[in-house]
Amino acid sequence: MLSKAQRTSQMIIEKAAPLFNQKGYAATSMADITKATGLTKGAIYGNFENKEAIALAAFDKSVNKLLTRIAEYQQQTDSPLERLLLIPEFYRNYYDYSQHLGGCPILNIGVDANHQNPALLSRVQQVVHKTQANIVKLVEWAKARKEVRPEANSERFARELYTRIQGAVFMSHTMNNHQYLVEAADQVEELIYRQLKIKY
Amino acid sequence: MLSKAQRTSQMIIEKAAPLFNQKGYAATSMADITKATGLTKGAIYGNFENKEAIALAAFDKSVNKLLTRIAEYQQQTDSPLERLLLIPEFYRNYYDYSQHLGGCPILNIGVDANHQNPALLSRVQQVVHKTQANIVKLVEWAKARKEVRPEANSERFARELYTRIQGAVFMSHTMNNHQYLVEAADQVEELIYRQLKIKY
DNA sequence: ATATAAATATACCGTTCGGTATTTTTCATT
DNA sequence: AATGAAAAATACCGAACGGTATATTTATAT
Repeated sequence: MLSKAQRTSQMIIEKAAPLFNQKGYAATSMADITKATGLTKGAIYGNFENKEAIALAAFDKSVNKLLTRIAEYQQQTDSPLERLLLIPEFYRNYYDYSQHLGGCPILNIGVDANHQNPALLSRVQQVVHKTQANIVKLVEWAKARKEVRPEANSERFARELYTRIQGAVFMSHTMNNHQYLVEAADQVEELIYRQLKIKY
Repeated sequence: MLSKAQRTSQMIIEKAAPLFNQKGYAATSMADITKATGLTKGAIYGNFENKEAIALAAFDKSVNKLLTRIAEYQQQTDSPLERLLLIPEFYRNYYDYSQHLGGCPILNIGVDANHQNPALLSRVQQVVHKTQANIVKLVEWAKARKEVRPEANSERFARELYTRIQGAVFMSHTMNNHQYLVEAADQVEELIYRQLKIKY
């Protein structure tokens, strides 16, 4: 069982994460966090060293939620090619899903932390690298199972897939229109067929 | 000729724009702007009503620079199809070009202003709409000149082009790697051929 | 040269910032 | 119920925040 302090820390992270994600690091004040948690500054500084430690933990939490959700979603099939196809399928509804995170943490923190917070930016970069590496693994696994053409460039494919999805995430949130994500999901699905699949 | 005050206002905008673009609205302080301009707060508040007015003028200035540059770049040809092809060509070097703006204003201000500054966000949305409308115009013009298939969906094409480029802008800046933009330029070029061009 | 207005600098306002030392409350163990 | 430790609340710090009133300098027109 979690100690009281551990539970409080988790609660602080849970409430602070969407704040940092929506407003950015500088625009999120400790007063915002006390308001959101119902705690006082003393309680918060008893659980975290400083503001940045909360922001880092909050980002990790948001990303962990997101990646766990995608991983669970992919469990519905054992075929690596079908798992690849589930990625655009997941992001088709990402505009609604990401609302409770306060938007996409990769996009928002990635832009906010750039030139401002090297520690946070590094976390974002690690997540991107890890995600792209997972896509590469799926492609290579699919090659081994003869579901994907052996000459396909998996690294380049992973970059293209991720770039196109993040572009749609940015556009749909900035333009307040989920259509960008819906269309991108269709296009990425087609990309998988056109660039990877053996028979099309 | 510009009055002294007009020249000073322009100088303030010029110096403040990359600050707001890089750091975001909240993280950019008036002290930052006095430091960058060499002026005092009195001088700055003599030329602008408040901080937000500077941010709005700065965004307009950055976008105007960018759009002017692209428009000039497109003057090298009279063919609408070739002008479309010059868009990915322009963004191929955008990672380097956008450095002097403090990064891409559409991406940075779009994310920063979302849920924070409605006036700024609205400006971003207007620029995106206007840019997409220009792409639509080019496609329709190309159709009239029989350079592009008449059944092509110009609106959808404009969204896809813009989304893919902005995705690459985000990725290259976040990952500190211009490769994302280079590859996206190739892919968008191919997209134009595949989706629009009459003979491929 | 002088008067006038425009432009900039200085000094300061109240408020909010992140952070901390201290006191009070809560809770588990006996 | 008493006790001791853990957790949270209170009260406060100096610094920085956006913004302003006023003084001073600079430029322009007569």
